[in-house]
Amino acid sequence: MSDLLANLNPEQLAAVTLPPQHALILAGAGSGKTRVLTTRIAWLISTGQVGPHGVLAVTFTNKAAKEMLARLSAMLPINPRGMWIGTFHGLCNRLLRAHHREAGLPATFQILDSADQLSAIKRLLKNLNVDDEKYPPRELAHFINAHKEQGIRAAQAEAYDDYTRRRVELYAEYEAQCQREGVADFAELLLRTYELLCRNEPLRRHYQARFRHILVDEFQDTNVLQYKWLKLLASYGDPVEGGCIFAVGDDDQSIYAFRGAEVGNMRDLEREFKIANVIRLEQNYRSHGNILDAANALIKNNRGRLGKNLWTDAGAGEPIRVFEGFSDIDEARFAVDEVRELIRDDFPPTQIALLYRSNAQSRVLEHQLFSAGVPYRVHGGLRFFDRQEVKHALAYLRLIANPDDDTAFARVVNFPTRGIGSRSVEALQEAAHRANSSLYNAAASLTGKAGAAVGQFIRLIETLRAETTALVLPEVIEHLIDRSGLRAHYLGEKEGRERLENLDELVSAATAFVQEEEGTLAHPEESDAVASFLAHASLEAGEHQAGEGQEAVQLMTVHAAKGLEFDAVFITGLEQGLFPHENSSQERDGLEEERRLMYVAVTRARRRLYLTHAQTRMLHGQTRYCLPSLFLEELPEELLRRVGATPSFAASPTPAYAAAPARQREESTVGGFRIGQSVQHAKFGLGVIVSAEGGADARVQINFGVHGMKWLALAYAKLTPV
DNA sequence: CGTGCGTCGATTTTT
DNA sequence: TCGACGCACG
Repeated sequence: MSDLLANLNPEQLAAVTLPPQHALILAGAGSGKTRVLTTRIAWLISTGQVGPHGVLAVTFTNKAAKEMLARLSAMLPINPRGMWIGTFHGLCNRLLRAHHREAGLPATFQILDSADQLSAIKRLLKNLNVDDEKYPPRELAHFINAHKEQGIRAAQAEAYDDYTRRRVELYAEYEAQCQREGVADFAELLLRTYELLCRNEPLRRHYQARFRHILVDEFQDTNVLQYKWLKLLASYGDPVEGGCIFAVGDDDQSIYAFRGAEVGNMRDLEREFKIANVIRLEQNYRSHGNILDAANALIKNNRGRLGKNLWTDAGAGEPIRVFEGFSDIDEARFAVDEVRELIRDDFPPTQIALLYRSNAQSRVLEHQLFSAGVPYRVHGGLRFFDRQEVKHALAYLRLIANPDDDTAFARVVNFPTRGIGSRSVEALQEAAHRANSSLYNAAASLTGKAGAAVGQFIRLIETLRAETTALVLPEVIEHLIDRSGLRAHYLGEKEGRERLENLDELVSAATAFVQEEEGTLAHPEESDAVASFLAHASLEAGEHQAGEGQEAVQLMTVHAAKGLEFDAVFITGLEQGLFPHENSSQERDGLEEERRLMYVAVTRARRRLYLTHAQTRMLHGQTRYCLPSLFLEELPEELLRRVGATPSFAASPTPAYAAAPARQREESTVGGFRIGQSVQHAKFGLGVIVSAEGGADARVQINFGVHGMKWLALAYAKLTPV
């Protein structure tokens, strides 16, 4: 046990060895957060304060849960499987499988991922003859999810206008449809579990008594419902004594408000659970001093922080390099030149990251990397279980397990094509709607040619079910792929080879899954291999790309970089309107969230940090003239070193401008102003003309940086050329 | 039923 | 500019 606590700094040690009480740990970037979390669990168990049985550890991603489990296995001699460690959704799934009857769900309920949910909503709107122009399915999905994430059912939803009243009705219809089909979307997993525990006192008491220690990772990312869920399990406001909450988080790294995260939960936790001393982990083991100084200086501009200052004993290190390019291409070229230099200097390519605010920015970078022959890997994009061929195969599996799963039915009823067109499907949907039954059950009532074709499909499914009852999961999937016609279909497709490989990969994934399950036979409630594999597929979307590019430079959004670290980091596109993004100015505390995002980006770097921006950028097919990001100005100049040439538009027409086609130059001169020119405005200050319209009421669009983008009429606006 | 063209729109994303 | 999606045609 002394090993366990060795090499912990005083704050880490204090956090790990806290007596049983509610705790909030403010863990800065690179401060050993995961180590504290796992060591805390190991310490609690090895000192006999709690058995593995009494531990509940919650994370947001499967990756984080796996990492925790792996570290615990290394620390403890016991099998950490006895503990409940997982994502909110994974743990809720586990609870709902175990108590599906009490929760009002079929034993084999399916989980709808976002795409499934969207198609379920589209189907619903069609059935109810709702105009999907007026009620866009995406918007409706967001409306429903946002309510569920606040813990609000359709029956409790408030509506003060007709439009919202209708959306609440549709929310109720959606709930009914899901119930009928025996499916649950992501938010439903949480809400259903929450309601189950609220309603069912014996069950609630059971779990409250069981989980003596509830540990939460990335607490700043919790939404309203997740916090309610935690409070319920910890017996907040209950007369009974509940377990202790040990929440670890960093308000400065809260970057998911757009998907419902409530940073305010941290303060609420502190207040409601009467946490007297919040422990701060401020010693950083990742970055050199200059990088941390820059991060600290930046984040100081945010208000209402819990407060924290990162420090290191690693020394100041190199200055932060700042580069200004003429154009996005110029910027990318610089970054790639530097990347090659770094690789020559023995930086491993995987330790070099190119970060950007939005995915569209990766194109220029990729182009330059490709031209230079530098291997790279782009994070994000399609994940394994999101691939259409995989979803098709799983839809067959779902239909066999649960014929009422209309989402799965609609997906494969005519894939591969078997003569069941949209007209037949519509007829079937209508019949099902009339009979208030599933598509599968309504199939028998269809007559004529359509009826015959659909009947044949039903028989195919019945046959598949009969043929696979005696098989183990991987064999079942293999069989389905062959006999459903999927394999034949992709064999005949020119782009089909990769898809076939993915189908084979799916069989392998099932094999691995079954083996894994066998090691953990402790869960009889998960003994249905098909159901648990399907849940696994929905809850864990899998890797973006399989093991590709071992020696590749890493490209990703700043969001995707959270939690990662690299020797060298490039933060690109540091321009007003891009980073901070212009849309953020419309959002409540939008700029502060952008600043936290920048803070996350900066703190990814260990040794070297580049901040780059461009004067012009191709955006939506148009050249945009950009001002440097406000965030660059917020960094102390003494930490920075400007590298490369820094030309200015104000001085003279820049090469980028001069290189623009003559037509564009002519068009862009309006009332003595031209695009790219810097101007001064009495109220908005310094700006750059981004575009212009001539004619009688000539006006120009000006990027005023912090003050945003404005269209100003030349007849009225007082603009001074700079 | 599949293909081709035109329109529209365009942060960030995990489960 | 690029892509995704919806509708018209063969």
